[in-house]
Amino acid sequence: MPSSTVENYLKQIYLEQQPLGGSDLVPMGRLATAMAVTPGTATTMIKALAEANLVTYEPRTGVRLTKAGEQLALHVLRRHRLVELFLVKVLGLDWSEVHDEAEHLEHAVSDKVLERIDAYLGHPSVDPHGDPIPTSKGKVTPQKLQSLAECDLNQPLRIARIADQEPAFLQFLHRSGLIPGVALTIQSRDPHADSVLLKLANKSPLSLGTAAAAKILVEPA
Amino acid sequence: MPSSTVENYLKQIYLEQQPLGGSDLVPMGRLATAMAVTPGTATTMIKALAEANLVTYEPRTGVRLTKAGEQLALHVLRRHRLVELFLVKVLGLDWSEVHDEAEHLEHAVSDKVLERIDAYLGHPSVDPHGDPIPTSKGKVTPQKLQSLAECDLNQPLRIARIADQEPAFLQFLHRSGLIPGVALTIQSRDPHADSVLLKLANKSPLSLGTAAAAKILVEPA
DNA sequence: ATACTGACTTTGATTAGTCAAAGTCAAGGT
DNA sequence: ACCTTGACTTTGACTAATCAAAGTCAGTAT
Repeated sequence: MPSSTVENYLKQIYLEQQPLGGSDLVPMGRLATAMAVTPGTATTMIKALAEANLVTYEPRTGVRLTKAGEQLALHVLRRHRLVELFLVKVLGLDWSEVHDEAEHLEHAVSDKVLERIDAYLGHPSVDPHGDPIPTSKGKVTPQKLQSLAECDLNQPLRIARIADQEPAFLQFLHRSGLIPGVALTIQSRDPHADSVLLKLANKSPLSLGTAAAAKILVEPA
Repeated sequence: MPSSTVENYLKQIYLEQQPLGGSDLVPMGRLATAMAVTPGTATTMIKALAEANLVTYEPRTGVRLTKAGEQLALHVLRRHRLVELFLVKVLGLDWSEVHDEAEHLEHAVSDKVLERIDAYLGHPSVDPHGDPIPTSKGKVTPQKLQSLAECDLNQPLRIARIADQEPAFLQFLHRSGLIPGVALTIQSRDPHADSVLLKLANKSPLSLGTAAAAKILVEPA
């Protein structure tokens, strides 16, 4: 069995690999920062993972998951996201605090318990943040979502996913009513002011910076 | 925060200390066996725990929890037993398999999640095996139970607790209907044959060896 | 071309937890 | 009293994961 450290590295490589457009190399510096370790530590670890055929490693260039590494990463992600949803739906924890809890529990939950949780929740497809939950076979249905920073104006939209786990940011979104499932339209976008003006039903217009808007993913309503 | 290894040592010392009648010294050999480590490993660990004032250590004699060590042990035990009950009651896992699951989860559950579980279960006082659940303040209400190997004949009794976690043994008990809450009487006891003859309502008499009978704790019905 | 810079790798050391094997102690038998 | 035995402790070594600091490389700027 892989240690929880190994699981965390694989998960992180997967997460870093996604926004880079699929199967690109993740630079070591980026990984080291994400894992909050010194670059040397990441190098050592990655060499070990390469030895175990979980990643391919090109020195001074970066790292990429192998098929085996990706399957393991997706399994960890499945545990993480099912646990998050379980904590919210069953134990009533707050949206904003479950990420850190799940960070620990994802390494302690057995397959047996995980499948019970999955069944109890009715085989859900997304977690409380809208992140897709991989299947037990390691498949993720690709979402084709746009962020509020890039999609068209005046179209009926629905929030599908929040691409950030910061408790403070999530709490702000909750206070503002910007949670997955909510309908809205973009009234205007001002590149100079670096801001987006939103309109939610029964609410006064709300202005968001581009950086924040980019973390809110939507689909046509 | 104590590592899960430290938590396991403290929990084990507590469990070994109980049958020895309260606050006796636990011999190092016994502890090493229970922890499945070599004697030298246990010695090293215990010296570190003594340094941290979690145990008092008398070389070549044994080890005993301090107040601080006992509080920590009870906190771990609370997590373990609440998790066990949660797995049985909510996720429908089998009585016999939850011990090993809880062994991992007890180190990953935060106080916040634990108290939610406690509330969800209605602040229970015993786990699925009848083991008492310490309060969040680290108090255990002492049970005054007798085992089937020692209590009176022909008295109406009720099973209160099973003092063993072996899955195979627990599965046998389940098949035989010997689970906490069940009423029975002892028909006879034969010291030479090393056996006890039980009578459950609506069942034919059942014979048990003394070693097994000693693990079944009962109270007057 | 040469040197600078920033990103990455190597090296040496540290901590937690462990084992194997050698050493030590205390208790009991002769 | 002495020796044996079994229980415990000490020692030396190992693995996983980490950091600090020194070393190296590749690309950019002069």
